[in-house]
Amino acid sequence: MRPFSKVFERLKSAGLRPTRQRLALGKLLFENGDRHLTAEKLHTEALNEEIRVSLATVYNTLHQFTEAGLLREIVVDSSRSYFDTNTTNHHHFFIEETGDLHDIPADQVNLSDLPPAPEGREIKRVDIVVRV
Amino acid sequence: MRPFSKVFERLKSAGLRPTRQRLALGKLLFENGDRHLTAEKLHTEALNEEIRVSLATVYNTLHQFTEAGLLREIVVDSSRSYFDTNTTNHHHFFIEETGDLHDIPADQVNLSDLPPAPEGREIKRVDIVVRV
DNA sequence: GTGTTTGCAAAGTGTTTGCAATTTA
DNA sequence: TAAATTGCAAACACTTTGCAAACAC
Repeated sequence: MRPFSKVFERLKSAGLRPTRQRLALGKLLFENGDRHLTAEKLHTEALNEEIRVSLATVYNTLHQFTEAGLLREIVVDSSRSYFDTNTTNHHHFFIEETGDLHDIPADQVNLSDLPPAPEGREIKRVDIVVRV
Repeated sequence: MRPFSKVFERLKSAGLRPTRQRLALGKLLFENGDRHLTAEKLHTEALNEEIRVSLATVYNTLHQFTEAGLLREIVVDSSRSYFDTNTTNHHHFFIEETGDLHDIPADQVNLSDLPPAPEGREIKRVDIVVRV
């Protein structure tokens, strides 16, 4: 494994030790364009690439990456968690039949006139899910 | 139990037999304004009102009501299902800390310029969740 | 070496299911 | 009485956790 790959640097600057598992999962996640993955899917993908990693580590890693701001968790299905490698402001098409997600760039929707947040709260995020 | 309550009629016209459990759950759901409930919360509420009903029946009932169009399922939390007694087009504030939902009437937001659905699909629903 | 990370297996949580007993029409 | 519904307990799917062994620095 090249010691100074993009992913290596990315982990270091996020304060995460670039372990074998994190590097391998990071490469799958970040070197293949924008991706939307469940833990199970990422685990399967890793095993297919001969990367030995346990499902528990995949879960831990996804959460650590999310906390570090490298991933974003998307809620579209009440029985599964999706993680999105695109952490910028954007929205989603959710294809219910297949469980696939497609990005909708924030500048392709026009949302305005949102009422103010309930007393004493502030808006953390606005998620638009278009079910198709 | 009054034989011709609103709920009784509502169940009948939805093609659901007005059993003791469905009537009792229906009253809790529909005679207290707009509500957002999880199965667990509704079950607890029922037991507090001395309504003997099993959690399995609460789940079955929520799904039957949803299929019949009396409820709508809301996805905001990847570990719990919420059911909303307001089945008209509207959106939500989600208070992450407490797990509470508040309605945002559809006419209080302005959403336009949505890109077209992916090839061969049509938009079933647009959900806006404002996390606060 | 020391503290962090990993893998495993076990436990946890919310939800669904099979089936006998009960209820409704 | 026939068909639908219920309750229970077991099964399920996904996720988290405790802890000893392995690894990174």
